[in-house]
Amino acid sequence: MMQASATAEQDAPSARQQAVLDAVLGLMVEDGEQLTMDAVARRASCSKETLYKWFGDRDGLLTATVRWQASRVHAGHDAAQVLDGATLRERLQDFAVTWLEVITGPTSVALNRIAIAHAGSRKSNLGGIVLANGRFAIGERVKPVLEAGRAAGLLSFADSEAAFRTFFGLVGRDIQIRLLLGETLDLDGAGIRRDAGRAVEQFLALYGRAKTDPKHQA
Amino acid sequence: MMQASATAEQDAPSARQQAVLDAVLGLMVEDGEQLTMDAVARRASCSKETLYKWFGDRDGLLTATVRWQASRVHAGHDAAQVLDGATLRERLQDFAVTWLEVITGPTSVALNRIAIAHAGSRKSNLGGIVLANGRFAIGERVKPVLEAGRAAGLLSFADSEAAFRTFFGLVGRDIQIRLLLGETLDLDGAGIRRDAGRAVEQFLALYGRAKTDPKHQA
DNA sequence: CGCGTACCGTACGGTACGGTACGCCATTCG
DNA sequence: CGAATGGCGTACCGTACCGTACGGTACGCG
Repeated sequence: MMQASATAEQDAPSARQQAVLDAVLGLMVEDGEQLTMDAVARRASCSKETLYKWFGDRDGLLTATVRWQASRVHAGHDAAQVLDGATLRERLQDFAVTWLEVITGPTSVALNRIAIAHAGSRKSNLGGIVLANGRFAIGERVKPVLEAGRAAGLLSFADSEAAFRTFFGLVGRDIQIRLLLGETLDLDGAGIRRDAGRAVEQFLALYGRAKTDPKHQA
Repeated sequence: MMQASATAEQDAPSARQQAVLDAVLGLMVEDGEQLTMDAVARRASCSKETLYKWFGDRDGLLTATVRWQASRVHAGHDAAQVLDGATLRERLQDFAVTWLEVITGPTSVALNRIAIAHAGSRKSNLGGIVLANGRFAIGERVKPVLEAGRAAGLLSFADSEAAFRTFFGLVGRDIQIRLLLGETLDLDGAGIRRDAGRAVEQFLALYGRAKTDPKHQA
């Protein structure tokens, strides 16, 4: 026994379980309402009893879904410790584009809606999980880049956390809250790249030191 | 007949109705869950029948509540059309402080949670109302100031909407999403003023033209 | 073959909640 | 003073949905 719960600990869910979680994500995106256990079972072609055996209860299912989605977002190259101005700009641009793509994606919007709705009550902090895998995860990946930029004499700041938060604000602006509140603003890839480029230039204008060479720009 | 609905149109709610709406706000803040019609009736010491007579249905009650809260936020001086650097900075600082106070307030957090949760489904766009009275209302009040600053030669930008969105991002950064997702970060008045000041300085560094005189700063 | 296991489909119980109906009191007006 | 109106409290109905129970099927294993 004790084969239950992709909830209890982070035993990676089996393929079948992943299919169930994808069904949950699909339902979330299609219609945030009627995210009912019956609907999930129907969509995933499994029985409710199985859902309860695997995930414990509704919150367990939602938590597992959030974790599952989070696990597939984390991809991305890591530290190139020597930076020149061009690569710094490029790295920041990459982060900005990735972040904008994530938060404008329908899955992210649906998931954040669920997590925010549940953040009001106690129990099962989906909000904490989303924050840890979203805002804070990107922060932990960006800050080393900023610090490398500072070490290379390209950036100037005292607190990397504060610098990152400014970067975050310049990139996201009002986009996420507008999407969460139901506005349908469609950013295509080109628009995202343009937005990201503007944010990076503004960030470098604020924190850049001398030679950041604002040339290649779309 | 036809005496219903502070919902249908924006006939200002009566004093008693305002008390009911305040009860709704209180429940929202205390516990986002159990925002049930029974709870509202109990809290407001009125009968459910009265609630339905006045507001039609649950969505009507929520909509009226959102409007009610929005109506008490709109205060604030308007245009002083001649600007020097100091007053421009001061005006922007005021906007930033006001905005931060609003979004960090428990009422705003609770209200945005409700609106976001409902934005997933169709019908009754609380999200639209919140956006119109929040993000867009502040935008319509800031943009004239920016344009006046440009007319006075203090600022330089092509698109006032784009400039405002940058300002919005510099002020809000990650604060709203973190609060919505359940993090409890407490900003006191001093912290808000400091944050607002930093945002204003950054904005002026990006869009200011020559003589903006960054002197008085906390 | 017989048994256990895992799972699907579905039916069922319990409950919470939106919305309605009704009895009663208080105030107001003819 | 009698009638009407407005609103409070409460009982009630229907439904949606969480969680569970149960029958049926496929598969592996002794």
